[in-house]
Amino acid sequence: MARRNDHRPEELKALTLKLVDEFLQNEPAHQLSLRKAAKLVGYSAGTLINLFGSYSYLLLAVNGETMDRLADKLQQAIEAASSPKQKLVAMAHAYQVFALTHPHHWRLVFEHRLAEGEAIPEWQQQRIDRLLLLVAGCVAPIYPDIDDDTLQLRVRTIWASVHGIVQLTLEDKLFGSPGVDGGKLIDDLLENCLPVGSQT
Amino acid sequence: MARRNDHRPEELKALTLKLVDEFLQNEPAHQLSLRKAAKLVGYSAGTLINLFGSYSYLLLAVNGETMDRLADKLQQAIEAASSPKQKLVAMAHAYQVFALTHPHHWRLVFEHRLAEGEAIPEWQQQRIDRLLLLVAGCVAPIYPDIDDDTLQLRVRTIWASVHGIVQLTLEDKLFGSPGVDGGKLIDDLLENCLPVGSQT
DNA sequence: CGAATTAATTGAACAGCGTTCAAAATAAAT
DNA sequence: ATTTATTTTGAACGCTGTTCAATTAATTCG
Repeated sequence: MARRNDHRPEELKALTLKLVDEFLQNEPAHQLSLRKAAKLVGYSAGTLINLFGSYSYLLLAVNGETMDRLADKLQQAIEAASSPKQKLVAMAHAYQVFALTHPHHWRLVFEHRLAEGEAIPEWQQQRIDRLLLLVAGCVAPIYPDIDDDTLQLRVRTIWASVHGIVQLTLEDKLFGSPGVDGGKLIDDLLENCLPVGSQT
Repeated sequence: MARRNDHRPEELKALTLKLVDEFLQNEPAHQLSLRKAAKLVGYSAGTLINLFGSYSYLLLAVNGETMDRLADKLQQAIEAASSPKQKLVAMAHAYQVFALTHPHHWRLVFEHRLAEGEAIPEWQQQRIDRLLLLVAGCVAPIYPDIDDDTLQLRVRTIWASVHGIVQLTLEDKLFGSPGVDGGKLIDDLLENCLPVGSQT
């Protein structure tokens, strides 16, 4: 059952994702290419296309791994904190730490777009939903009395705000003074945005 | 003084930017290329490189125009509103309308990055500062008593939050249900994030 | 005006890109 | 061992941004 380099298809897929992940730890995604990825794993470009469908889908798979690791980090942050508000703050900070620690991974998640014809796989949407569920789990106890629609709105408001802070901090494009501490922005947001400030 | 197509260098530059702008009204930036832009304007690829320095700098010039138009829109929104808080809300909504109306322009501004060696021209930083100044002008009267450092922090917190809402709304990547009304998110943010709620 | 000079423009060439596909190589089944 | 099925490759295609010598056009000067 052994193939050319002792790699069954699923192993080869996992190996590729692992090597690409390592690549992104050092270099931005736009410096990667299908051919470079192929060279990394020791196969030809066509093999990777057969495996993933296209270079675009390969990147999508990388993003899937990234989101899994991100969600794990967020979950850890949640579990380490005690009160709902502390959980939310910890989660936001973990989100930012992740973006700053893995900027190339993080940017790829938000900049990569599928072509017109390509459909979004269901597993990708499931990962997005998992993230929103984590946020909702923190936000809901803070607003025990609001209805579900308002809660969903509030969840998205809060998380999109955190996301914006993280992004603009990472790029420091929109900030004249470089090196702005995004942690302060997050604290400022969460301290003043949440009407319920009883639990610190 | 007339050149090949009656275009002096500055005219040709302006014409190129105009045609690229029109292109982005219909198609995303990643479908543009230096050669396509050259064909649009009726010159060769090399001419555009001589004009702008590189394709990357051409895109940067396009982003400059975009930010000028964006700042104009925001300024109009500010002037149309009366109270400081109304100005801020109007500005945020104008920001979102702009992003939804010119998604390809908007994305290009935030996704385009210069290569390692390329330096950010000063005029680009000036445009960024202009945007932040507009926000600061709205936010400052809302918090008349805070010191300048805290104000600068608050300005960035607010605007980064608005930016995040606009981005995630535009991508609707992070929102399970597509077509989420970003306007509601903005209102939710600004109504609950601003401690001073006297002026509606 | 005509010749010399300067500036603008081009088109071919280069290395790289994602993708396709017939051919070659390998593994599995008969 | 031979056939069948699968995996892998490498050349080819049309595209990309960029460089640069050759060409064309505009300006300057005699």
